[in-house]
Formats: sequence, C-alpha cells, structure tokens
Amino acid sequence: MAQEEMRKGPWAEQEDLQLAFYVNLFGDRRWDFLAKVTGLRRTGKSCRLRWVNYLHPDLKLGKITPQEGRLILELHSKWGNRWSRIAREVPGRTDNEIKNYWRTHTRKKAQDEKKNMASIISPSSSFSNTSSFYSNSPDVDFTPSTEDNERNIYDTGRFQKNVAENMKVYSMDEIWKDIELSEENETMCKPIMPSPIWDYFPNNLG
DNA sequence: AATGTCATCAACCGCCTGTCG
DNA sequence: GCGACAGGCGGTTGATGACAT
Repeated sequence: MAQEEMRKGPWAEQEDLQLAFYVNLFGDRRWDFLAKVTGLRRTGKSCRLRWVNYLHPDLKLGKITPQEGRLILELHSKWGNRWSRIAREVPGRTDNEIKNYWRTHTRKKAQDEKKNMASIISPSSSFSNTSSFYSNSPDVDFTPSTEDNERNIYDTGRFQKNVAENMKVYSMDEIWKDIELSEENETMCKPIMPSPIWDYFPNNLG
C-alpha cells in the first residue's frame, strides 16, 4: 500500500516556484515526469493545469476586458463551448478563464432577463416550455438526446439550432452593449500584470 | 458588527483523443 | 489492429472575498 498520498487544493508559492523551475529546465511536456522530479506530491495533471492556468509566462493577469469579452462572445457564437479553441484566439487567456467568464456573464444576463420578464409579464402568463426559456444559461440542461449524445453536440450548427429553437436569442449587439455598459467602468483600469513567478525566472522557456 | 447571499476563480474529475510500442 | 499511457478538454465544485441586509 503506502502509495504516497497526493496533495490537493491550492498551490503554495513554494510549489509554484519549484514547478516553474523544473518546467524551465525540462520543458512543458511529460507532466508525470515533471511531477516526480519536482518532488511535489501533485499529479502530472495537476501540475499541467497549474502551469497552463497560472504560471505560464504568456498569461495576462487581471480581468477580461470588454474587448476580450466581445471577442469571446463572438467566438462562442461560432464554436459553442469549445473553450480551448476560443482560448487560442484570445491571447494570454486560458480556456478556464474564458469558461468562467462565459458562465458568469450568461448567468448574469439570464438573471437580468428573468427580472425584466417578470416585471413585464404577469405571473399568470403560461410558459408551456419554461424549462427551456433560459436555455442560454449554462445552468440549464441541454441534455442531449441519445442521438445527440456525442461530443459534437455543441458544434456550431447544431448548438445554434438548439439555442434558436429553445430560447430567446440575444443579438450580438445586445450582448456587447450590455457587457460594455457593465464593465467599462470597473475593468478597464486594472493594469495587466505579468505572472509574478517570472520575476524569478526571467529567461523563460523561449 | 454579524450574518447571509452572490460572484468569481482555482482546482479537480472523468472522459476522450492521440501516440507509441 | 489493439492496448496502454499521457495529455487535453469540458463540466463541475468548493473556497474565498465582496456586497447587501
């Protein structure tokens, strides 16, 4: 037995330093190997994730700007939930960030809309299909039929068809305007910082 | 000041895919 | 062709901080 127990949870600064050092040394491949040589009791997957989402020198820190948000929405309308695909088009942002951003904003949007509708439509109005009314919210079940039970459920055409069939669709203009209004003030301003870890390793992977 | 609620984000999990022997 | 393995991806969860009551 006695297989050494893996650490989970938040990363300590020391772990970051160690990981960054060894990635610098060996490159960002062979994560299981890296996990071993670093001596961190982390899985290779965990190391990779930490690197990709936090330590990578090309990452932008700070909030997603309205411009980036706009791009994300545009790309999402093309590709659906292909987060890594979208991330490739948004420099310095990870799939995880983009995913979180999308969730947050679609939820917010859905809630706002819900409020608006509640104030406009009397409670007695019947929604024969209430379960899908807010289907643009990620919380809403898009459970595929057996026929849909495959990865390409979110492929552009089908995804958008689903969306169009099941819900009120916001135009891109509406969404962009909304985002700009809500974010322009708060976000623009945060400076985009480089990953602090690279203070320690200025000559990074290259 | 204390408590509750909500938003955000880091990290994990499980499945899928690609590669190699 | 096939099985094993590593890496990648998308979905989900839990911790934390901010804000409201």
